[in-house]
Amino acid sequence: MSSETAERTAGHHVCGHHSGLDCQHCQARHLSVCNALEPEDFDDLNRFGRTLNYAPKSTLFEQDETADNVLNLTEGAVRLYKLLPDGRRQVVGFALPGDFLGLAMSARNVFSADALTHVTVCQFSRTGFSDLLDRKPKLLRRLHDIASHELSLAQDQMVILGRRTAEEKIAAFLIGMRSRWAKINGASVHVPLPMTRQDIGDFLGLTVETVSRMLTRFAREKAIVIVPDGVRLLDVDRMERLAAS
Amino acid sequence: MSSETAERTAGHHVCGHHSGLDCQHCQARHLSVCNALEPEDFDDLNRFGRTLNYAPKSTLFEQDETADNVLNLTEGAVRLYKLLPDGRRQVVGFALPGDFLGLAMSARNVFSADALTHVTVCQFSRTGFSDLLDRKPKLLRRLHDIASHELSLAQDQMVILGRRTAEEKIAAFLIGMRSRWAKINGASVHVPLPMTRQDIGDFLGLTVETVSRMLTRFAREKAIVIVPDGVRLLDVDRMERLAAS
DNA sequence: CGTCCACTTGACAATCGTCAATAGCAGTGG
DNA sequence: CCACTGCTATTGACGATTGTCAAGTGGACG
Repeated sequence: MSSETAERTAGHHVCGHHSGLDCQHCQARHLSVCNALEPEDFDDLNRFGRTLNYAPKSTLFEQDETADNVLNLTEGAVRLYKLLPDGRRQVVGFALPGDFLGLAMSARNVFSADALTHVTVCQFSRTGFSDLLDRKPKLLRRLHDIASHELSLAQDQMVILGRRTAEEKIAAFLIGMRSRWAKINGASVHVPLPMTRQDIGDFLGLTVETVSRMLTRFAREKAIVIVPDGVRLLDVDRMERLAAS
Repeated sequence: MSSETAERTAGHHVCGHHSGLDCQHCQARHLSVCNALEPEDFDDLNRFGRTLNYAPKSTLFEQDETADNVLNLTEGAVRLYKLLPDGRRQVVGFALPGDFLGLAMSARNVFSADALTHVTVCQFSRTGFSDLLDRKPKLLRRLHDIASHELSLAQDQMVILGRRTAEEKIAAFLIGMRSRWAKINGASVHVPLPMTRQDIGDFLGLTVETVSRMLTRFAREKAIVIVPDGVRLLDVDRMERLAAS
């Protein structure tokens, strides 16, 4: 592991980095865009990207800032959110290892992102990456498939936000997080929740209080157990029925 | 105009078609994916796609059906929606001329689509189109940019669904439709609304009644005028303030 | 002219939000 | 070591926005 580990908790920038990557040994490779590349192409990426570390609560980038870089998350969890002028907040997603940040490829960030845990990313200049896409159609194709899939997930989230009750929203959220962690760590009834109740509420269009109430209700009814930094699913069937698309 | 106009209102299939397109004279070309192609590439498309017409209320395709085709809308308006097992419905979008249907490129449709007005589309086989993408990186790049933009819009819709009041939702919807029509017909205070109040409600996570009440309230307060098949915006400023970011 | 829908409007209900108090927990520094 | 601070989570009482139910209007079309 050749990346430095020094970090800053304040500010919103670099927290230890070195030039160059080590894609061959990347834990998150099979989950990432990079998977589209041939071994020989990795040299390109290795030279042109860099590894960065972020401390919990630090900012990766902010909405409306000029978007100089795109990122690929290799470790940790990130909260992606939009703010309304009056301070209301909508979390549009949580990024986990393997997730690509910067799909919009727009000149300015369309949302803010900050670290929920310690986070490691591969960073590439946006314009450089865009050029790379034009040279490597396979990479572009992979990125497009990822974007299409994200779009589909966003539409699922619309259903959750627009047409589901608080109870169903929480169930759908837990089932969703479970299946995302399954791709990373393998299936388990233990669902890590690195985000706060407030974050969950802002993701589901609920208040903290409602999130808390629903979770304690599920716990009281023995559908889940609340554990430090997550939940354990006892009645997966019930949760899946509530979440049922 | 060489496409036939015979239509069926029932069923969910073809309603008059002929093989081959006429991309050069397509009204919606500058709005569409196809814009990425060189003149000589159009021959490919012309041979390989076909024009279809659909009557109002007819079905273009249904959720979970095998997705044999992708479509590019050239005329009319289409409602895209997902159904929950118990009949609740979430409209995930309204397609207008220039819009591409089938971004997900998945084997099965992720939502249903039906015509709100008379509709004309260019149809391509999904696998054929997918192959074409691999042969024409420029087309792929354009499609990716469209998908990325759609993703960004979907995230905006999440904010509307999760964190806005009924009043703000309606305002945001009207302003949004206005700017979409502007790209097609040029800017105007007249906003055509080919969908029902129920559709608007299912798009915004509201009931018909709430939609109706908000629209009549805006009308009573002289912010809009309700006209057949749409509204006319009187107080654009107020609407934009309510819809703000 | 009558039927069918979409739309509107009103009365009432309920889910979920607001406000407030308290508990729990981690980190900090005397 | 422990009090102090600040943040997150929980819980309760109350309120309001929005949904539900019901009735009625009006326009389109056969």
